[in-house]
Amino acid sequence: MDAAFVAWPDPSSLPSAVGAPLPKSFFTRDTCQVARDLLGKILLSQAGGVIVGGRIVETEAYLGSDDAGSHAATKSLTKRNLVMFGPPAHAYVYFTYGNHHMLNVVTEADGIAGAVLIRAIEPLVGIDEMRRRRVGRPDQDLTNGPGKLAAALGLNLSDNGDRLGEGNLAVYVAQEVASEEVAVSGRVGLSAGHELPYRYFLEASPYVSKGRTGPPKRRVRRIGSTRGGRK
DNA sequence: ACTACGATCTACT
DNA sequence: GTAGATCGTAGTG
Repeated sequence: MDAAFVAWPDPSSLPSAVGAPLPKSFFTRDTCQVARDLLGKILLSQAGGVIVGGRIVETEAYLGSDDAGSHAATKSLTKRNLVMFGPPAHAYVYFTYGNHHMLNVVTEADGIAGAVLIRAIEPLVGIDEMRRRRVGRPDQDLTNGPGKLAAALGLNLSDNGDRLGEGNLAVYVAQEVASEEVAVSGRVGLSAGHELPYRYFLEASPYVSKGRTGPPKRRVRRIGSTRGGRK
């Protein structure tokens, strides 16, 4: 629909590098295009009552049924991937590996699955608060990975499904990045679909994650595990 | 009800 | 280089 995008937080309280909030139409596009164009934009969180965030330097596109690496690959709606099929400009937050939250932004028109995983940002706003949430880490390690990023922004499952600009999260226009600065590679950590060139990052940024692309190491099976065995 | 395993990260070797 | 953490989800029975 055409309702005006709701700005959050009050732009006058932000650094001058931060422009207007991205309109919903920005996200109602091809997922790879959105992933590319999110580079350089400003992501902010007010989770926990403090505004923190920074400049997006690394993203990954996750598509629908054609993408084996996507939560929406099965095409069936489940409780988890429901948000990916919903309206654009919403946050898709999920939990994995027993430890980490992941932040995605939903793309494509309502009913079409798509999301962009935000993998890394360059810290700009509320750095002290992010240091508090990531005790003992050098600034370079505050947000250079999706799990670290979600921790530094104070995100959890309660942020899942929130419309950008209405919950704890918002994304803002900033200085455009030149195409020469952008590199593309396979996605990180996938057992399927890792060969697709859906990872976008600013090659020169020291805040990009150290994640390797390509197939993950063969995961050792839990043979003979007593997990759930004896009582 | 039960179980395998994951869009990761850290700490050790 | 790799094992372990630790819990939500999905697939199966």
